[in-house]
Amino acid sequence: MASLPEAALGSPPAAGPGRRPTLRDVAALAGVSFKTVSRVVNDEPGVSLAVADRVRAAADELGYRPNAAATALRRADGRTATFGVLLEDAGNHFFAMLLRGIEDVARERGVAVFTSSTDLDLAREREMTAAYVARQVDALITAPSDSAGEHLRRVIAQGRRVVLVDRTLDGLDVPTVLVDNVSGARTAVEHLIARGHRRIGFLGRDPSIYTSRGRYAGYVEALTAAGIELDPVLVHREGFTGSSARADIERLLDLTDPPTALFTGQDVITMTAVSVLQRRGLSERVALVGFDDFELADLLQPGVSVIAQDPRRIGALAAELALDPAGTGVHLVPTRLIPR
Amino acid sequence: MASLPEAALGSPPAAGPGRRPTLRDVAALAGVSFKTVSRVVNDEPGVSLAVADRVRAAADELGYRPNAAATALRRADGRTATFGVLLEDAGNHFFAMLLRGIEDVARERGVAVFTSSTDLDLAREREMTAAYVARQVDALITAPSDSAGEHLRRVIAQGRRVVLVDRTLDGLDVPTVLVDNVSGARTAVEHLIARGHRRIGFLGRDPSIYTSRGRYAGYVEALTAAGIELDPVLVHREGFTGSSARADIERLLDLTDPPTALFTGQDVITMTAVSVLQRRGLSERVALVGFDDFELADLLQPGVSVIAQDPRRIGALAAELALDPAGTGVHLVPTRLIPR
DNA sequence: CGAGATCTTGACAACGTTGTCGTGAAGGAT
DNA sequence: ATCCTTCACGACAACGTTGTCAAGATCTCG
Repeated sequence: MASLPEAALGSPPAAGPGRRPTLRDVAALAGVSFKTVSRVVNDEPGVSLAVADRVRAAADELGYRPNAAATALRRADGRTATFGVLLEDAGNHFFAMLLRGIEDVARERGVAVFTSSTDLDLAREREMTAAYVARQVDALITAPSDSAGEHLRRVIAQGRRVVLVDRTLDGLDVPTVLVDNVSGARTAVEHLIARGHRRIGFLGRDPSIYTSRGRYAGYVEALTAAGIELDPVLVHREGFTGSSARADIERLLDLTDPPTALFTGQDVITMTAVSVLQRRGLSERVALVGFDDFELADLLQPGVSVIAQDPRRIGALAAELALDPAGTGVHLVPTRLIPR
Repeated sequence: MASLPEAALGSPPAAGPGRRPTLRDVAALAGVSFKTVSRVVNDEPGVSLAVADRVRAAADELGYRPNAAATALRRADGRTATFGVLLEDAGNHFFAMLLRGIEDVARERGVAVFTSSTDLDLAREREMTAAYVARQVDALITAPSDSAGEHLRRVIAQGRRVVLVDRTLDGLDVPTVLVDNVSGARTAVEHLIARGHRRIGFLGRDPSIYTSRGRYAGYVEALTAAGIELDPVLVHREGFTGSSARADIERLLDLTDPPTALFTGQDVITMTAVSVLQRRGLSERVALVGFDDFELADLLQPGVSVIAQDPRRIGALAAELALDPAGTGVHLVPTRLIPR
C-alpha cells in the first residue's frame, strides 16, 4: 500500500504504469492514427461520428490529457492558456482580492495563473517577468513599478500581451485597469472639509508609487477648491514602505498646531493611524478617512470612513482584457466613499 | 477543461521581429553547433573555456532564454520548475500568507507558482488539479477537501509530488504541514475557563473541514479536563461556509441560559462574532477567543484574544518539502495564544 | 614516437503535439 | 459510366530542447 507512493516519489515519472498516456496510446487502443485522436481531442472537423466516439471512449479509458508542453511547443500561435501575474504583495488584502478576480475569470476560460509578489523590488520584478516569458504566458498582468517600462517593452516586442492594473506607465500603449485615485482622494478630503476640518494631514506612500501620486493630487485639489492653503508640514509621503509609518504619524500629531483630521493613502497606513490615534486616546478627536476599505473598519470605535475600491472587479476586468485580443484602452473602476 | 480551450485562444502573438532566439540562433552567431550552446547554457562539462565564453557572449547579445516548453518536453525527469498551489481562497488572509510563504521559497529556487482557489468546490479542485498535471508541475501543494483523496492518489501515481498543507487525508503518505488544531483550541478554551467561564459556546465551520474537526476536539478536551459538561446547545458547527453565521451566533446569544464566552474556530467567524456582539452591546459581557489572528484584532474594543498561526511559515515549509526529494512526514507548526 | 586515454565537439534521435499535404473512398452532376 | 468534388483519414515534418553516441583532436605515458 505504502510502497506505491514511495516508489513513485523517489524516481522520475519514468516508465511503469505511471507514464501518462499520449496521443499514440489512445490511437493504438482505438485503432486509428494518432493524428485522428488529435483531431477528436481538439474538436477539429473531418472525423466521422463513429470513429470520434471510439476515440473518446479510448481517451476516457486511459484518462488521456494532452501534454501542455508539447502543445505549447508546437502550436503556431504559441498559446499556452497561461497568465503570469506580478503584483506587489499577494498577502495584502487589496492585491489578494485583485488576484482572486483574475483567477475567477481565468479558471472559467481554462487559463492557469502564475503568481508572484515583488515587494517593490525591481530586480525581482525583472526576474519574474523573464521567468514568465520563458514559460510563454499568453499575458502578463502586472502592477508595474515606475521603472518597469524598459523590460515590459521587451516583453511586448516579443509578442506577449501585457495588461497593467492599479498602476500605469507613460508611453506604454497596453490595456490598463485603474482606479480614479485623484477623484477618490478628492472625495475623501471633501468629506472631511464638509465636516468643518481645515487642518487635514496627508499620510501617503512614496511618490514613486503611481497610486500615491494620484491620491496626493486629489488631496491638493480638494484643499485648493475649498480655498484652504496647503501646509507642507501636514504632508508625509515618504517611507511607509517599511515601518517608519508609526513615527511619521506621531510627528504629525506632535505639531504645535496639529491636524484635526487625517487622510491616509493606503489601508496599511490607515490601520497604523488607527493604532496610533487609539493609543493616544485621540480616536474621537482626530477624524480619519482612508483610501482602501479594510475588514473591520466598521467595527472599530469609532468606525473608519474609507474610499472603497473593488479590487476583485479590477482583477476580473484585467483578465478579460488579457483574454480579448481586441482589448485595449484605459479602464477606470469607480471608487465609493463609505462614511462611518 | 479541454486541452487548450477555444476561449483561451485568440490571434497569434504578433509575429514580426519578436521571434524569440533559439539555441540554433545563438549557435549560428557563435559559430558552433546548437548542442554546444545547450551544454553551455546548462553548465554541462565538456566545453572549452574559450568556446563557452564566445557562446555566452552570443547568448547575451541575442537575449537568449531557453524555451520552457521544449525543456519540459524533452527532459528525462520531466521537471518544469513549476509548482501548482490549490487553496480554499487566496483572498483569505490565512491562505494569502500561506501562498506568500510558498512564493518566497519558490522564487529563491527559480520555481514559478500556479495558484487557484477552490472555494471548497470539489469539481473545481479536480479541474485545477488536472490542469496542473497537464502542465507537469513538479509538485502540487494543496489544502485538500476530504473528498480529494481519489484524484490526489492518481496524481501521485503519475509520479507527481504532492504536499498537503493545513489539512490532511487518511491513507495518503505524502509530506504534510499542519497546525496542531487540537492543542491550539484546547489552549484557547482553557484560557476562557481560567477566567471563570463555564458556559462556553463553540462556533466552528462544517465538520467536513479537517481543521474544524480538530478545533472542536480541542474544545471538548478542555471542557472535559475541567469537568465541565458539554452542552450541545452551545455548539454550532455547520454552515459558516456561507453567510448563515450571523444568524447562528444570534441564536446562541438568544438562549435562556446563553454562553458567557465564545470560542470561534476561524477568523471569518471571529469577525462576525465581534460584529454581532458589538451590535448587541455585549462586547464587554461575552468573552471571545478566536482561532487565527487577524489584522486589527488588537485595536478592537475590547481586543480579541486569538490563537495565532504562522501561515507564512507553513507555506515556506511546504515549499521546502516540495523541493526536497527526500522530504517526508507530517510537520507541525506551533500556534500561540495572544491574550488581549 | 606510438598507443591508448581523455577531452571537445557535432550529428542525430526523441519528447508529444499541431500543421500540411496526400490518398483512397464516397457522393453528385452530367 | 465518367469526371469532379468532398470527406475521412493517415503519413510525415516541425516546434526547441536534452540524451546518446561517435569522431576528431589533444594529451599522457611508456
